[in-house]
Amino acid sequence: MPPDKLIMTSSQVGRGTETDTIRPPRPRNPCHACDVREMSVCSSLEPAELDRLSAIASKVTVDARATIIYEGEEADNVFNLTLGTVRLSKMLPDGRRQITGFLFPGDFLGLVFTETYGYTAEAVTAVSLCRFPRWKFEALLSKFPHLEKRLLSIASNELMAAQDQMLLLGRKSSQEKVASFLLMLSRRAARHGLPDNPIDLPMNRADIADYLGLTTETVSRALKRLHKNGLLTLPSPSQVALLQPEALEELTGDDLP
Amino acid sequence: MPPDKLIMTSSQVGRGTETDTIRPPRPRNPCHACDVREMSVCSSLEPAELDRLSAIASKVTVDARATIIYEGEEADNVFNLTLGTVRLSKMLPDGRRQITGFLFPGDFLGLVFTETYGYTAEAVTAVSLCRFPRWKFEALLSKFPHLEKRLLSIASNELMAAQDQMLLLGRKSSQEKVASFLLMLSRRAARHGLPDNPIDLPMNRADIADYLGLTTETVSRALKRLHKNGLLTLPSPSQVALLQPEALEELTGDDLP
DNA sequence: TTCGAAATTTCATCCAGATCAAGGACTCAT
DNA sequence: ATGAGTCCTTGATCTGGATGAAATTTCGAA
Repeated sequence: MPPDKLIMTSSQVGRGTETDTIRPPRPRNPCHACDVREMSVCSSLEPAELDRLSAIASKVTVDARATIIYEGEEADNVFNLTLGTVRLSKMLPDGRRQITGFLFPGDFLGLVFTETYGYTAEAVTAVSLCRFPRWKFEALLSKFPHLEKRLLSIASNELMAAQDQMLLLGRKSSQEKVASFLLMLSRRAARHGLPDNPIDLPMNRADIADYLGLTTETVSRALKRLHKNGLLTLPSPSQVALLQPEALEELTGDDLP
Repeated sequence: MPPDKLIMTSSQVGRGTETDTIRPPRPRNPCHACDVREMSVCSSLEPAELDRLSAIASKVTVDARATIIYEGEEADNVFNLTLGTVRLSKMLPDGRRQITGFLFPGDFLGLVFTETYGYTAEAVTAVSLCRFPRWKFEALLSKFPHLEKRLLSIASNELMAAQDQMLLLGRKSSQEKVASFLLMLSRRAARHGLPDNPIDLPMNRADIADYLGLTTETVSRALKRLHKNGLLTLPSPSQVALLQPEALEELTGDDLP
């Protein structure tokens, strides 16, 4: 079924032949130096547990636009995203597509309790992931209660985000959808310690449209209108400067937080 | 904020003064006789664990149209629905509403890892629930790995359902939405061993509309059209007989399962 | 630097579903 | 039974966002 199967470059984690010479804070395995560890599922682990997890991980890199997992394919692996942006999507047989989420570094991907994946995951930019064979991961899950609780908390938060997105898709105007989207990206960047004002849009207009239940034309028009009203500028098509974030909040239709 | 706070009739479970006289299959506590146990979170528990859970449960009944939990309210309890239908919803300040899900007997309600509930839950019909104080429930969660794994699996399945709903809200036509909704109800009823063909609609048209991102008028017109095309009949406004379920499948826009 | 394909924006038109406005049909309390 | 209120349906009209088509802009590769 997969038209051109993903080719991943992969190497075992925790077995690198490192050439650094400084002694003192020598990490036992690369996970200790991982910059997204604190915001990922790994933050719940003790050092010893982290070593066990590291032992079953492979580092994987994926080119922009390649597919990471296919909807309906056997769910053999789970992943932790360490670099880049991933989009999750579902398609109808006639080609209509809904993007159900964007993943950023630190996000967890692929956990299901069914035989097969329920959505497709594709690399929006070049991407790095830690890959874990599902059965090994689930074995560790049973041994590390912290890990299981953390995943439950992650799943619960994703469920809340999904409910927000249903409200957006079912009841917001195109203007409100785009305003909500921009603020979501800005807040997320801030939470990750990244520049949150001239915000970066790693995905193209078609992706944004399919995430918001709109067309590219409507996304473009909504951005133009926000620009005309002095709320933002577009230094480039993939960069948005928010001139009046507070005014943008008003336009999301949401309660102010 | 809550205009008229819910009044629940409540009584401790597991302390009833039962008057039955037959000896042999005497259940130690009412949970053993619960008819939704097998499809609820409780199915993951050993008899001894079930007793522990039962000890912290209160049986609660709620009138139709009463509110069970308020969005933004402190999340002090979790619930297991044993009877009736519940709707979960989110509102925008101007009153637009999105129903994010309907719950049926066996469904779990209220699990969050935030201070407050993220949605409102209201009784569509008269409802019975098992209520658990959240802190006590979370304490048991840490002790019973089965329970935690079961909740993770439930959360993961809910997430998949949420993604299906995003596809519906963002990309399906009104016809496809209504067809999908009817089949969802029918399948659910079948899974619960209930009559799945003349299906029962416990919720009104406004609820259906707010679940599908439509208006009541559009729901009504979509039903009329399906009726005109010989796919269903409406013996009463709250009953739908599916005359050609297979043809209805075709109209959902989905892959055939 | 220039070229060419792809992405984005812009413009004109259309239509599915919303809105506005009555009618009917249940339902339940009297 | 009866009537009043609610819920549901039907009809007429409007409109936000889709569709179709084409200009621009962007950006990587030669």
